[in-house]
Amino acid sequence: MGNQKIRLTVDAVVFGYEDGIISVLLIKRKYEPYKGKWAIPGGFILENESLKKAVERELQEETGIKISYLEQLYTFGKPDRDPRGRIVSIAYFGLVRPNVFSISASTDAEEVQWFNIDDLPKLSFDHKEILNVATQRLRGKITYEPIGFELLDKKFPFSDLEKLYTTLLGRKIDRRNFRKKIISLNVLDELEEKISKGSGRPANLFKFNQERYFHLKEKGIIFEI
Amino acid sequence: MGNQKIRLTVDAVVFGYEDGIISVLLIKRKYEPYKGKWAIPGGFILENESLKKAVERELQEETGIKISYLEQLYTFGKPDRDPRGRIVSIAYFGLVRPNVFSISASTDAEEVQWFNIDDLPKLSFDHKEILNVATQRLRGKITYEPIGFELLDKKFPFSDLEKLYTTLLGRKIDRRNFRKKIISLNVLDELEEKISKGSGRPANLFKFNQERYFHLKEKGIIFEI
DNA sequence: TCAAAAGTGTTGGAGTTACACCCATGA
DNA sequence: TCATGGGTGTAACTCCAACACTTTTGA
Repeated sequence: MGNQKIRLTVDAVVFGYEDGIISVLLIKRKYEPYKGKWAIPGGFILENESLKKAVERELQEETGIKISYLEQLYTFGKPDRDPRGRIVSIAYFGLVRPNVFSISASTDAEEVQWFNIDDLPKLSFDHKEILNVATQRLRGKITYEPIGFELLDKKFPFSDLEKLYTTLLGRKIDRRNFRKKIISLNVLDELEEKISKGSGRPANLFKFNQERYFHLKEKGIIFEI
Repeated sequence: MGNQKIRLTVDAVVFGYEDGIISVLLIKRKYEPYKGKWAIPGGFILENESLKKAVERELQEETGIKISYLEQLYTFGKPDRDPRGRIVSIAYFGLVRPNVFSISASTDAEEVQWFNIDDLPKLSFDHKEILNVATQRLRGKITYEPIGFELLDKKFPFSDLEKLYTTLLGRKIDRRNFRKKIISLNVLDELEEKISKGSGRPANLFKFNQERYFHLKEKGIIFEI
């Protein structure tokens, strides 16, 4: 009892968003099994590090990315999910802002790349299933907590937030009603600055008010768009 | 790499409900560490069983209970959470109906007992924290999915459901409005039978319509009481 | 001056809350 | 007949959805 040969890994599904496209961060595996195939970044947990630390370290080693939000997703443990033996994986869910999209393969990965979630390559292990759970979570999250802070740039025009929701929900939303609802949450600060995107009327920039944003998140919120 | 000395356990927080009281199932530990102390049931995962199977087996071995609902809760992995070394635990969340309250300590437990969640003994390991997460989940669940099927008897008077919600929410709810809302969900079938609880007008019995209940659960629902 | 994106209010309807009295039974 | 819990309807209000034109800029 307790003399197991089970090993433990962490994996991280990291989402990024820019210009109406949601992307996932994948690596091309450097070693067997599934050498040369695409996979979610992750790896074995060291004996004295916490789970979250393990994820952060693996992400750093494999992709060089700096994450702005990380939460535990689900633990996958089917006995045959890994050809190397019994390996249980604790999957995490991460979000990054576009300005930290800069990535670079390193130690354990041959290549790192952002993939549009609607155009993914075949994945290793049971990573397709993990990604499905993560995608569901992402879509689910926006209906019960404000999201955006972790995915958008620090300063952004309102239309970026609107486009993010449109993309995640997969349908059009009414601009006026959406703005009213978001404004009423009282988590945005309107800045003096404007931004011009080539053509059209320049947009005011907003930023999230950290304090009120996290307060709202903690309190929990249910809002339908 | 991958030559770990990390071991894996499962733990289960099992809730029961009867007569306005929410209880948790605890065991008194038979062996060190924390011998003679109360703890959440659980134990080591065998090498060829799935996580869920492991939980079910441990619950059977330690408490003899038959569970009516079981879902994964969260994985706890702080390096120092167990004095025996690095042990990561995958916690599950379970619900049982009152008529299966019959429990019996066996192999690994010296004693099994239901505890009112408002009157708990000191717990072993980080089980207090696990229980907190589970309690939060329990309370959270009732606002975004119908619950009750897994906690109430197969046939029950409407007042039982009402009392369950009152208890979980920790506040009074309007009887008429509550009934209207639940009825409008269309998951209850009214039976011909009545039940008399000693004094007062006898109540009609209801049962959940399995099909519509699970359909609603899958679809996801947000309803405020 | 035209094209492109940003910004802005009002109204009708649906759904929710608030609220109090009668009913059926056992003692 | 009284005490106990069960069962029911309506009116006011709040919140949400639907809907289209004006403003500001760059080309």
